[in-house]
Amino acid sequence: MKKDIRELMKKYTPFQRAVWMACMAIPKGQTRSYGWIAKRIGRPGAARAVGAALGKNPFAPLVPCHRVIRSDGTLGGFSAPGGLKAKIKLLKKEQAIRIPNRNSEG
DNA sequence: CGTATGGCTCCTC
DNA sequence: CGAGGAGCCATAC
Repeated sequence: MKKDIRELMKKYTPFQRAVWMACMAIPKGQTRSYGWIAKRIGRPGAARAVGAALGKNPFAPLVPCHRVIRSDGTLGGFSAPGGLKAKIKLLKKEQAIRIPNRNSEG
């Protein structure tokens, strides 16, 4: 139930809300780039802010922050418990996408 | 409250 | 291909 999310969001900044909203707006089986969200929320220059917000994302399972990747199509980074491995595995397990892992081992 | 620093990045030269 | 800067937000002191 998304209503709970909003209850939590209320404790955070409107910017994060926009970021998470955009993340949740990501269609399953697909991926978006930080710039994509940044642009979507109206900040086509706050790509980092988007990542920072996702990093603080308290809605780990609620917000598919793992579906967010670089604009190149690479993963980039992941501060969540598990690191890139978690992000990679998640995507591979959820959609088995192809990821040119340039950070993690083969 | 104000100042200073860092970040799951993106773009340009 | 490699290196540097930009613009935005959140956090700490």
